Amino acid sequence: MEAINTELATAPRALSKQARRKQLIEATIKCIADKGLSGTTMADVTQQAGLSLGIVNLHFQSKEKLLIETMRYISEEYTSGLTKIFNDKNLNAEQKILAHIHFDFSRKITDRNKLAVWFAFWGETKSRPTYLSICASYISEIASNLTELFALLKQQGDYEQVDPELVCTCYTALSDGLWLDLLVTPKGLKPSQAQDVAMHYLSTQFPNHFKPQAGQ
Amino acid sequence: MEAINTELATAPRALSKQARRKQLIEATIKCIADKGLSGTTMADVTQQAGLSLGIVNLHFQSKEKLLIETMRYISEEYTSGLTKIFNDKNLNAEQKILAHIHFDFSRKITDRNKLAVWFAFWGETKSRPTYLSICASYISEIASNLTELFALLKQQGDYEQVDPELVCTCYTALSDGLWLDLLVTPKGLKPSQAQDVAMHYLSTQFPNHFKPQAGQ
DNA sequence: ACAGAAAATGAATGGTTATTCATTCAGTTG
DNA sequence: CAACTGAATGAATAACCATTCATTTTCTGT
Repeated sequence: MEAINTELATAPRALSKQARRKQLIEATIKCIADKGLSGTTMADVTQQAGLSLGIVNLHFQSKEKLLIETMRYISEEYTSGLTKIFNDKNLNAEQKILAHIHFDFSRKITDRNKLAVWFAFWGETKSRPTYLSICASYISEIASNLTELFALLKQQGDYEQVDPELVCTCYTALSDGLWLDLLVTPKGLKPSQAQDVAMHYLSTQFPNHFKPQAGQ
Repeated sequence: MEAINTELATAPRALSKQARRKQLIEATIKCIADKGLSGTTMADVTQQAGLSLGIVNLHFQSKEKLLIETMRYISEEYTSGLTKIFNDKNLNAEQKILAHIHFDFSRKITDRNKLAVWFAFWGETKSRPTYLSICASYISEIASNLTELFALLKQQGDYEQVDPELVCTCYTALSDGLWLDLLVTPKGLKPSQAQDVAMHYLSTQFPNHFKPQAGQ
């Protein structure tokens, strides 16, 4: 019962506001993945973070705001990763598309905890317009960037019949669908196989640039 | 205050058990679409159905069971529609695939209320294995039927390089992703356009059988 | 070392909601 | 028409959960 300096028990009191918020958001992601959006309580989140019950209201005012910030956190992680690729001066169009697809199926993005959060929120967009408005801004941003890349490839290669906008819509939907597959049937597709499926589609549109993966 | 025979107020007391359950399930679908899975209460559902508070527990024992039956209802509507197509002796492989795609983007299936329910449940599959087990049974059933159809087409046409299993995975994911698009950005894609996108993909695999839609 | 500021705690509060069940009501049978 | 059956009702109950805030703990500057 003496004052023992237990390594981890010296609670990180001196964490910056920013760091504590991040800690709580990451606990929220874990809880949503484990218990669903409807099953996640304040007690769950704070316990997961190893902190006390009142801490969320201290840092986020309300549960609703915590959820919105969680969605924003995940959205921004995704968008900022892609923006970095789009703006990279050292990559040409073909390399950017490859980097995009690689990013879409990277470990960081296909983490099942995060996928569970994406779909939990998407399942509620119809009833909660706030969630939708967070997505809406980046969806069109990404789409226009990606469409432009496909248009560049069309110019370069011998792709008379390719419609860049259609390819963008199709690739985006395919990618969303593959994520759902990774979330719902984890015993089925592996992330690397999902990436192969996406590559397979791109190779149908730009056969001179992309080859389908070895297969099997 | 007399006993007036108000047309609709003569509550349908004499409905069969089956019919009452269906009525409650359909009210649940509407509520999940309007208020989200987490925001749907027993009071909401019974009010939506125009019945009294206790009725759900009478017919389903608990809210959880009502939700499970709702998911099963939607799953079965989808699977039974497809099974009818797969088993139709009057259709050849090409026609069955066309009927499949047409069904996938029909008004009945792309009803935003039902799409909201699909994604609400998918968002919770990781935390609620029961939801997953309901899906799992039909997912593999449909996939094997669809793969077989693609294999038949491959035999018929000059499609040496086509991998039926890959095409099935890709088509299924694409279709899921397009549904998400229809749910989340209703101002964007229309169901008929979503169908065109799906056709566009199939035409890349089986150009002798399917032509992409007129476009624009 | 000390005072003041800031961060964190968690028991208490109040609102919400699933579930129960005694009662009411409609339909049926003899 | 009277007695019976089972469906339906909704007030009451009990559990749950977000939020509050008085108190405690830690940090910072002097």
